Amino acid sequence: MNDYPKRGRVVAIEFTEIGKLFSSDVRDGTAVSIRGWVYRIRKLKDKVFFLLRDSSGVIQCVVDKNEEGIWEKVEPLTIESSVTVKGVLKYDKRAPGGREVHVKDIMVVHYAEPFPITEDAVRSESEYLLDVRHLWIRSSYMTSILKIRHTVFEAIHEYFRKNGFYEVQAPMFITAAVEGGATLFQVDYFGRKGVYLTQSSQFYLEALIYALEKVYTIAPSFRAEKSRSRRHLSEFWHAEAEVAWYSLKDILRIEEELVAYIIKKVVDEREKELKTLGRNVDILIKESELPFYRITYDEALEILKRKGFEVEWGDDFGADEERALVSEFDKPVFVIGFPEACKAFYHRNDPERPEVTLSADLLAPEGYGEIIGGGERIYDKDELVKKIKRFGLDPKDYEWYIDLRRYGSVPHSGFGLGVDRLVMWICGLKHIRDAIPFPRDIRRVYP
RNA sequence: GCCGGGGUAGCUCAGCUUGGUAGAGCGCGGGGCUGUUAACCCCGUGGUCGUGGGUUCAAGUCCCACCCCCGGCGCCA
Repeated sequence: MNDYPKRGRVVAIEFTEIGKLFSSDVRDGTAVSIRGWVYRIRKLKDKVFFLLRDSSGVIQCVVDKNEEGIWEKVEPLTIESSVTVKGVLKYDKRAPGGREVHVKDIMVVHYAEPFPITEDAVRSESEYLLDVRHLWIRSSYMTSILKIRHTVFEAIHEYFRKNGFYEVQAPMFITAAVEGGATLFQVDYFGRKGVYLTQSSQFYLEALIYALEKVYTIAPSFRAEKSRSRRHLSEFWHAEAEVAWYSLKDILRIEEELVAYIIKKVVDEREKELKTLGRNVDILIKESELPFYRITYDEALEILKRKGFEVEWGDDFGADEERALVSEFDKPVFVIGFPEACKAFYHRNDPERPEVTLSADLLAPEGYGEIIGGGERIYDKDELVKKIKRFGLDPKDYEWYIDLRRYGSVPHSGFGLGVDRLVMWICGLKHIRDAIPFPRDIRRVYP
């Protein structure tokens, strides 16, 4: 059936990336070898047109019935069959993209079974695409997102490394909560109770600053929130940083520089992919100009009251409030100084105004929501223990974390960036599930 | 967890109000077509109508229970 050799070595032929066939120095009439997957086929009486896709692009291939030994192989081709093609590149206005390959030889590596994803499923943005996610990731839509995501991760590493941060790794198996017990995934750790998947690497980063001062990590975080929103995953990628000696003000500068750096790199290197996704690049550029806006929690309350919301001091913002607030700004906005009860216990209270914390959330524009949470951490042992108790938690669960405040404790600050949410915003996606190849949420752990 | 929507062919959906032998498009198979662009034209293929029970001469359609999925809220990054 297939004429790819089952035994022996793959013949060493140089293959050209399909994307490169569209560059200006590839002349009409050039002999080319390409390989990839059949993307579309149109069979006529005397000709077969098929679009061939590889990771770099798509080009039309043409087979004439007169081509002996080729026609018989091409006629039974199916969508997603894998082939290698030798042919001649021709400029032709009739071809998509203005160029095509006239096939002189073809080897079918695998005749694909009928591909289950149809145009109907694509256009309806069907749930089915999540069931066959292992196949749907081949689409130009998912491929564009994955390339942008790749560049986002690259930019994060670049920014931190250029700015003197050490990359570190924290464990995924942990024994204590960061936020609260209800959102932990319990695991069977050799039959031992009280072992969970991590919700955040923050506490470990706080330990590591005493060795390396400026640290960051990119790692998954796991949260068992029974959330049904378009902005939540139960397994998400978290870029976290922690810096010794830094104040809230210092860490906000890092946060906005990081976000702006990532967007600039994506705009510079992934314009084609952004356009495939229909993302307005000019808006993105405008949205990433520094500095970002900074408002206090109190100012945010004023804005909301002016817009007719019934909010009282001490309330956290709901989705409606957050949307209304963000709509006032054309760039990301930091909301600084949340009341103590709105934030986790480890946030340091403002010594000059103890009812608020030295914390800040970064809200993305266009309703993409909170992408960063961070601030100063409590570095005094007694202050920390008191606050743990005030929050109804047991200091015994946080022994090693409290221990950090016993040996040369210093002021420090840090933050956590939701990478998938950032990708969602940059790509302009409707759902966070599309920001990651294999999403995990309350309902889905397959494929 | 709460509120709303949904489950019918491999995929996308109509049919349900007003019960009477299950439909379309896409896909797939066959045929046609002198360059196709989500190709097009003709023919064919394809179903425990989410599960269980009830009403009825008769249930995809009406009633009850349950399961699963989607969206919004809450929660967060």
